[in-house]
Amino acid sequence: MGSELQKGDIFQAIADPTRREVIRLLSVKNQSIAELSSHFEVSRNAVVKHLNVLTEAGLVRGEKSGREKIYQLQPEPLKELQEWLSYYEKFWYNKLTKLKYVVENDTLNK
Amino acid sequence: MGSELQKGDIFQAIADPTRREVIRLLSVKNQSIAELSSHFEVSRNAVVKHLNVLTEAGLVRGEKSGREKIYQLQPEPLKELQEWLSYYEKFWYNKLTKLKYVVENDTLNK
DNA sequence: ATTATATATAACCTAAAGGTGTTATGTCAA
DNA sequence: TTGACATAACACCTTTAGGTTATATATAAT
Repeated sequence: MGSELQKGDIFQAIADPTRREVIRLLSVKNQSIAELSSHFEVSRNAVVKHLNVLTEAGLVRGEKSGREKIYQLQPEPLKELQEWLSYYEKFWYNKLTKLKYVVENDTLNK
Repeated sequence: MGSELQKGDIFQAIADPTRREVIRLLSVKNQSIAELSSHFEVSRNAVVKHLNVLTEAGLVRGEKSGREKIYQLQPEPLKELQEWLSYYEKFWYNKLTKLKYVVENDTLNK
């Protein structure tokens, strides 16, 4: 049993390949549910569920327009991901940089 | 039923908060399974399972040393994440940059 | 008014994720 | 060589993620 179920977590949201594809599609152009669904093999309802997950993570926003609901990308939450990543960049920059980091911070243990 | 079950996927690997904490701990210093486990509430077996997932994603590497198994961070796969992210950076850089991008690429549709 | 279209809502199914406990097996220390 | 320690290997459990189908509601078009 997971201690804390984190709804709306960005890491969770982008974990699914279908959701990443939704994000990509919306980065190209705003689309209705129907139009989005046309790009996938899975059912429209499945796509809607993914859209709900993305909405809870703040990554997309749907706006009703007549009988359609148009979704648009909301990229801000990705900043959190970038911040998380930035901490690790120093490790792979290149071997020299890494060595420098290790020496400076005495991270070579045991 | 997901069409392609992607084992070893990096996005999947970092989706779990416990695994992210393992990554962080290993970024500070290499540790045995026992030492790693001491930082979590969950059982040692649970931690081992997370380590297996991380190993399959190429994010950590465990080396036997006597009766212990010492794990170390293997940050290279995070590059894939950064590449994925870099595509979206243009969207949030700042509103002016975003506007510039939209104008240049005619991404304002409908 | 009637029909077609787009989305919403709900019930349900299955596999996998994350967790547990128990029992080997290998290694170090007395 | 015996006991303690670290990990490995299993078997098992429960919840949730991702998917389905069916039915209802709202809007658009004829």
